[in-house]
Amino acid sequence: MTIDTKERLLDAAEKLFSEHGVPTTSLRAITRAAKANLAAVNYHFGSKEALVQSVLDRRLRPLNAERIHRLDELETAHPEGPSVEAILDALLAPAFVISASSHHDFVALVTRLHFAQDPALVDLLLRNFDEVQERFFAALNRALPELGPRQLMYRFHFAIGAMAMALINRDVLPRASRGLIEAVDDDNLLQRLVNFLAHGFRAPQALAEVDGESAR
Amino acid sequence: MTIDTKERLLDAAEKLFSEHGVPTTSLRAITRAAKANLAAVNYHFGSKEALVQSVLDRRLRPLNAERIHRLDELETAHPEGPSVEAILDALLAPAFVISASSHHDFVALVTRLHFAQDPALVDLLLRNFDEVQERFFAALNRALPELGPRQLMYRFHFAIGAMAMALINRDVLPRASRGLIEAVDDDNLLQRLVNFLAHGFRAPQALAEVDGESAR
DNA sequence: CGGGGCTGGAAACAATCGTTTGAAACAAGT
DNA sequence: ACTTGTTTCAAACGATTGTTTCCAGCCCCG
Repeated sequence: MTIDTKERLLDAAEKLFSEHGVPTTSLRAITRAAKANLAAVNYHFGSKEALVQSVLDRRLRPLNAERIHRLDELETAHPEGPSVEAILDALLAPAFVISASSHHDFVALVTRLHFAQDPALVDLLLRNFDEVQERFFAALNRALPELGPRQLMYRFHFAIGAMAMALINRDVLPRASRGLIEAVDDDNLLQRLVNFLAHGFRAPQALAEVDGESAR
Repeated sequence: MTIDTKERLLDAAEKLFSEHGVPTTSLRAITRAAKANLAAVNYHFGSKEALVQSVLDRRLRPLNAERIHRLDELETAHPEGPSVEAILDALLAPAFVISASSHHDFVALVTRLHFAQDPALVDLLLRNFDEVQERFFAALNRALPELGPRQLMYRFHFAIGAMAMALINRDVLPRASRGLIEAVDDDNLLQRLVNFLAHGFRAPQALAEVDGESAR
């Protein structure tokens, strides 16, 4: 083993967390998989929760950096404001790239954490996502000024939910579609999703919605 | 306590499961909340997993029955085939009705289970959803024949994801929107979601998608 | 050569988990 | 009133959890 224990622990934890969930994977399973001692986790990270944070940080930081980088490039290339499709692609594509790489476990982990019950985990996730959300929300607001911030915020979260589902579709779709979709091509899936969401974002406001929007 | 122990256990379990997650809530916490003895769960249900199944069945059965009932009425009222909006409303509205009722906890529980890691739980959920999916998939396929079954299946799952996110928005949105959305009006939320999704479903296929669709 | 700081390892810590046991308490039927 | 079947109870089961302790090994610097 040329890599050191700390990284082996992170790799094993990432794998096991995403396969079986955070609360149900024991430190013993992690250290066994990492060929390390049981005490190694508490020695290197301090606690199990700190290990979870490290696992997330390691990949979430470059992922979100890539998202913002793509948006930056987009906005300098189109000073008048990029299209909805381009913005969504900048937001979603980096996640699909990671998903297609060997760390496809990790995306499932983060996706599930979006819906986790533990407030500490959700907060950790949201804190990591704050800057990304602000930037992309502003970009979408510029591309769709007729919607208003509240309507846009709702649709933004619908989109996050659809993305989350798409990212674990690889696991669920073959079973849920009863064989209609046997293998998922990531590039194709991303384009389908972006296309679907872009048309949702551009939907004109229904009557009942406008009421809710103007109220207050 | 006029209601019997079995129901008190179901109520307490539903509440605690959705607040803290299935694996992290102990039988001791459940029986304590239900003012029952620790052994009561294993006596009435046999095991913890059987308790989970009972908790889900109790509300999932009438929920899905209502969905199918609405679709039935819709299809007899519009023999030529109901609109995409109407179909989506029949699928989503019952979930929002339950969410608006006192059983909001339960919806959050099911939503999170959609993304659970435990294959047994996911399978239990999908088994409960099979008939609903088949009926609504067929209805949508009739309303959008130009899409083809594969494209429709993808979009169907995107929609499920967006619905899942919308259903737990009540918990997450105030925090995630940084105060922009302080309280969520369920009726309004449902209409926003249906409108968003309907336009997504009607999106024309992008070039890259058609390739993937025609291939094979 | 020899100590001091970092890393690894075996064992034990207290706490909690789901489940089981055996007897007490209750209800209802004959 | 006595028996039968169902429900509740306190207590304990073995297993597993996250964490801590203590010691052996290591490398590096003095």
